Amino acid sequence: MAPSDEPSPAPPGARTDGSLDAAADLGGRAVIPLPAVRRLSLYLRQLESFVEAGRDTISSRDLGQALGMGDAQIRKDLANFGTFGQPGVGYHTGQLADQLRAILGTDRTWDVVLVGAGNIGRALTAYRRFADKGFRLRGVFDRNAELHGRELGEEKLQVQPTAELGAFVREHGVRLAVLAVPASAAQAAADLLVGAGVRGILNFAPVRLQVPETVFVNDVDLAAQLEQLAFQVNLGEEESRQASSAG
Amino acid sequence: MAPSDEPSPAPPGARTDGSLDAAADLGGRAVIPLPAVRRLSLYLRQLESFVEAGRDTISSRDLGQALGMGDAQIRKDLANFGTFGQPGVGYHTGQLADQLRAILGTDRTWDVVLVGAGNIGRALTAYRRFADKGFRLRGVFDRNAELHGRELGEEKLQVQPTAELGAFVREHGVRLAVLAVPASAAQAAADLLVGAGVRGILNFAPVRLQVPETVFVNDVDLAAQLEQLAFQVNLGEEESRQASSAG
DNA sequence: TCCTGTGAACCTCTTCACAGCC
DNA sequence: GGCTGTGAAGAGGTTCACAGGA
Repeated sequence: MAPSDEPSPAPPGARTDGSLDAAADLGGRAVIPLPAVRRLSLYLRQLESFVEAGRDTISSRDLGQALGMGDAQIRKDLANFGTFGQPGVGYHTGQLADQLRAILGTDRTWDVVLVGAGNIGRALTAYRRFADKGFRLRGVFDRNAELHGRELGEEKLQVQPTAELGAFVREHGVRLAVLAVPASAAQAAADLLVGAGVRGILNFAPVRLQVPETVFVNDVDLAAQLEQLAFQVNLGEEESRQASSAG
Repeated sequence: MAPSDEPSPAPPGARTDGSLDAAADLGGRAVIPLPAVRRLSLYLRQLESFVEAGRDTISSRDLGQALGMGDAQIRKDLANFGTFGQPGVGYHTGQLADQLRAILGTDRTWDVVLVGAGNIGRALTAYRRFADKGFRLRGVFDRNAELHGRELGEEKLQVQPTAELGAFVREHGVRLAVLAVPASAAQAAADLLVGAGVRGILNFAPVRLQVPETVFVNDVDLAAQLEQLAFQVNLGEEESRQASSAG
């Protein structure tokens, strides 16, 4: 017995890296590939740009071309959620955009709290695209007393002490949080958030957060992203070195 | 022949989403799965933390446990690049960290330019982890004249006009860039960068950049990441609603 | 005994190709 | 003719399970 420190290596629905299976209930039970969900945001973005350009309908081929991907991919992805297109016509841009927003849940507004008012945190309070996409920053928290009371962002939110984080989240029923604190403080902050009912965390700290499997974490590691680029550039240059020397 | 607007749908080595094949020359020709490369950064991060904690060796199992993933995954990933471990012992933390840095190319310093000194750009000039990982910010550019001459970051870099971007990149042989400009200005900036010899772009603008296949782009779309979370939280709540009503 | 490296099985996601509809 | 939705084929990546080394 005592299975407490023997967590099953792959609990159902766990997200180790890129393999979360999100069970959906759209007209039955379905399992939606995570990559497909990620691309949904991409499709929505592009559709919005087409709507703005005054375009009324679009085929999966054209949409794919704009995004640098195949048309079958798009149709398959959409098929996970229903049928949206018209044979011979394509998709109605505005309508599909609406439907994607409904699927993603961004057809209504989500309250968000920000933990950490350092460089990145402050930048995010001024980030317009969050608001554009239906996310509303409702509270900013930091443990640094010097920042308390300082007003940030368009809504002039006052930075509050972390001690008040839990109560605030509970009171406002906040379910999404952005975590932009140093690595050493991240897990404690995450525990607070989760304890108060937060269900999704956008995590900028370079740590793997331990959370219950009902809570979702999206990691953003900018340094790692630069590392990826460095690797690829390196590789490309080695290749061309070889090509020119062994040519 | 004016093939300009007919890009082959899947040029070899293209990254439509998650399917870049990076050819490597490590003891022959090899193709390394992109997901494996992404995880390399993760391993390195964790190893550094173990090194700091004074740990000398580590098994793939323990490393996996710390990262919430399977041990076979780690061994397979590493096997793409060589053999690093000792049966019965595991991996030497510091040594493997060094080797991963060498693979990623971050065993030496990379010069980086930043384009766009808005909220995000300014936050990045103060982002310590870039420097920690071997990236050195050498120039900051913005088209907004009001910002020119303003000093940013620890190195007090003066914001320069975008007109000087190309010359600067060429002169210093810069190969990596961070692009943090509005969507409408992103492609033009990318063209400048690519024209001047940049080989990798960390792109914060919500646009699919058109670049030659010798140039690598990593997109960071924070709003999309929040959308993902919203979707998953939504789904989870629908499920529990059903569970409680149909229980 | 503990642990790595690796072929083989397995599985998920992508691409193909076409029936059916506008 | 153009385009969607989808079964089937095909890649690509992950997990298993074990031979072999420390």
